Amino acid sequence: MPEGHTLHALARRLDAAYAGTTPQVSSPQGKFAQGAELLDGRRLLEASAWGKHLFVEFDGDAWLHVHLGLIGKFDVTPLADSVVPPVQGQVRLRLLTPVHVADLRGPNLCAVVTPEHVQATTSRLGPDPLRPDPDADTAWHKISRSSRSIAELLMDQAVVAGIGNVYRCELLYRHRVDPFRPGREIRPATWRAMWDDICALMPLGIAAGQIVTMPDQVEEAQAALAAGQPVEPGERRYLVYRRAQEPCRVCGARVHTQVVAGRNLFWCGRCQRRR
DNA sequence: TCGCCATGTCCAC
DNA sequence: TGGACCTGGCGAT
Repeated sequence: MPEGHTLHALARRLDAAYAGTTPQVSSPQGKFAQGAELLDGRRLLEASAWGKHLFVEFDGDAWLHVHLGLIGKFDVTPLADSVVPPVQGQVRLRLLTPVHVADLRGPNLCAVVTPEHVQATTSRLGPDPLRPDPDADTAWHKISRSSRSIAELLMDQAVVAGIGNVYRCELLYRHRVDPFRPGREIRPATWRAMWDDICALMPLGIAAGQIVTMPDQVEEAQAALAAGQPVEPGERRYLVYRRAQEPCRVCGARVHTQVVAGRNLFWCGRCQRRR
């Protein structure tokens, strides 16, 4: 269930489990047999994410590029007594060491690529709020010159990398922004507040293992993080996402839904009216 | 048991 | 802009 926070959490798990190891790489399903052969026997150096893209660097300038798409999963599991679990279902890629197994299923993309390809891919992506020192101005430059709606712009990975449909809906609601307002009509201060907010929310998503946007849950998660405590996932609740026809939590008006940029947008027609 | 939907993206028309 | 692709969960039947 991947927006950017999922990929960053995954990169961290892979990095912790595999960096510096030489995993056996296989493709039980067979669809990635050639790629697996290329990577098998190489040392894994580092796993990282940019937006919704996962990159795993192996020695010899070989990179694994994975995009989970809508339904992909990459499970990393510690092994008990080096007992290797049998392959279940369609496993595109398996990384195996004496202590960990990681199974990739249903990805949109799984390929062995060159450093140049990695560079080309990341250079097409907008700033990622979860990477160190993301450049908010690059995103603002695109938004402030665009006649496309802010709801479309937020889904464009070349504008901001890592935001998906849930963060889009929730972020717009948190700032009471009309989703249909053109980018060029968004006030700089509004964008700055949204950007700062998404930069604060996404790390909570990593820590909790799920998207956290409800004010009470945000507060709890931030307190836990500040205290160095683990963040409990808690009940999955959203402000507007997938709440069509339900009352707005603030004003009681019905939550609307409409397909925008190919995905179901949810918003409150009263709280997010154009101002 | 079936069909639909989903936190995504690409490509053909 | 609509369809294809990949898999799992859930409500309807």
